[in-house]
Amino acid sequence: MVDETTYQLPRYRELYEQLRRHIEEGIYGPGDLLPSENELCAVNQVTRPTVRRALDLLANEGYIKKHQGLGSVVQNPPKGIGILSFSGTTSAIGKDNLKTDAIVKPYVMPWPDQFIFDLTDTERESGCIYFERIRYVNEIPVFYDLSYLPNINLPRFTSRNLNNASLFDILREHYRIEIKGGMQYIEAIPATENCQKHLGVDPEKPILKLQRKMETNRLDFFVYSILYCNTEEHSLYGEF
Amino acid sequence: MVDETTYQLPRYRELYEQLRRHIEEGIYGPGDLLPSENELCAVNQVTRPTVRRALDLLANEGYIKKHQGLGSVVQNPPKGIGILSFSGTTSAIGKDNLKTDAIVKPYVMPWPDQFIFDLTDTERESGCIYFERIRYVNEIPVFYDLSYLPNINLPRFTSRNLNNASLFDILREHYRIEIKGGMQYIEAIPATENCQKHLGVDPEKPILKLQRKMETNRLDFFVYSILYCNTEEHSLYGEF
DNA sequence: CATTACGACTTGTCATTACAACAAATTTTA
DNA sequence: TAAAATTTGTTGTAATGACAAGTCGTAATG
Repeated sequence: MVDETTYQLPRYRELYEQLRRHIEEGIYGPGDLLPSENELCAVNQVTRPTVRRALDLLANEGYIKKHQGLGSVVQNPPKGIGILSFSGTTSAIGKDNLKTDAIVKPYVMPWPDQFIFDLTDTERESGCIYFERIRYVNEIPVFYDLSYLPNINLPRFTSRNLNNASLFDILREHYRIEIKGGMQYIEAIPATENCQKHLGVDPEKPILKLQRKMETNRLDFFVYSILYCNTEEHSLYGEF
Repeated sequence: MVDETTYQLPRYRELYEQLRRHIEEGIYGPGDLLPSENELCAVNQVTRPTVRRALDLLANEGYIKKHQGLGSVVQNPPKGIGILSFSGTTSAIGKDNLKTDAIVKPYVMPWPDQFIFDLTDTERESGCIYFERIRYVNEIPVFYDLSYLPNINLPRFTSRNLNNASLFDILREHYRIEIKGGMQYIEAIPATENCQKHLGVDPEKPILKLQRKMETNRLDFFVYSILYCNTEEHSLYGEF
């Protein structure tokens, strides 16, 4: 069986990707007005609802602000790491500055006791694939990431190389699993022993802890992760 | 001039509020399917685009999950405080459990040096209205909130009573200012002196710091706030 | 009995049209 | 000259119609 990664993206998604690229490449700079919705319709041969869906995506991620009667204004790129939006950590920082190190390779184990999220019987019975990664921003360890996947229909996953590869990309390309969204709990905690070791911080150093449950296009297939962030140099940002 | 607070909510917003009430009142319980989009169209005398906008709002706030081919499934209410979504802190917890204490009453002062957000010349020149509040959840102080409003066109604001009143409600009812969205930076820090005093925590206790810039329906009018959260008992949650 | 195929129903995408609400520039008016 | 009204262009809301894609139960099939 071939990978067959030629998904047909919806048109509003294509337009979104195109506009996002244009903004990131500086073709539209901060403060600029995007072409009006009607212009975008004419240029791209689509109708306004399609254009508006694309613009809504851009607005939700903070690339633009829409103003009735005025237009869509391109925003300044934010200073922090946009890990709170649906796109993965990788795209939030830019691949150049991000290195990933799989310090614990994926292996199958039972789910932890007192797992914060509720598990279905199917998930509980099949156990989980577990691995740990550290993510470096500009050579400095910022994220310490524990991942939990249900051990269902993921052939050869435990032998894959996760270094410098986005987990989301692997799931999409090899297993046709797309992350659609999710929810997360956020709290501030003192650095645990592992945090001290892997993030190189002192005990009692405040650490941001994110516990996430992500949905996929497979019904009843969720990806879980616990993220410890050292926010001293890089704060996180999000839209709301 | 009279207050004239009779806004005409758009129909998708009305439908959203209605469905949200139904979910919160338990008319639709976790795991239940909402009526199909076509049914909602027929019952409420609107068309599918309108219904879908309402459902999208519910989905973005985690009340439902939509599944193609299946329907809209009502979700379990999350355990944390949903402060990361666009609805204000008040509605995120439920007014019964939330008490607000204005420990520093609003007064006019110049903007702080090194304010984290960029200010326009107009904002900078007119100074800011500043006040501090503590928010209690179940009688325990959880939020320590510093607010900054530009001192533009807000008559009598400094003499208003902010105790047990939502800032957003006051802005909407008396000044016709609606919060439309915003962005925030999140980091974990050791408890500052004021945090220790007002949140009743030890030094070096990890505290969640949120710095927020909120947009309104007034072009170029923003509301700023710095929120310190003790997440030991109540972690924050959000959708993404 | 197990498997497959089909149909009914659901949400997802997209084109089309119309009008309302708002911002900014222009023109008119005082 | 300055203020008010108008015009133009923009995004916001909404109705309508059509088809694609996914889920699930049921009937046909082997």
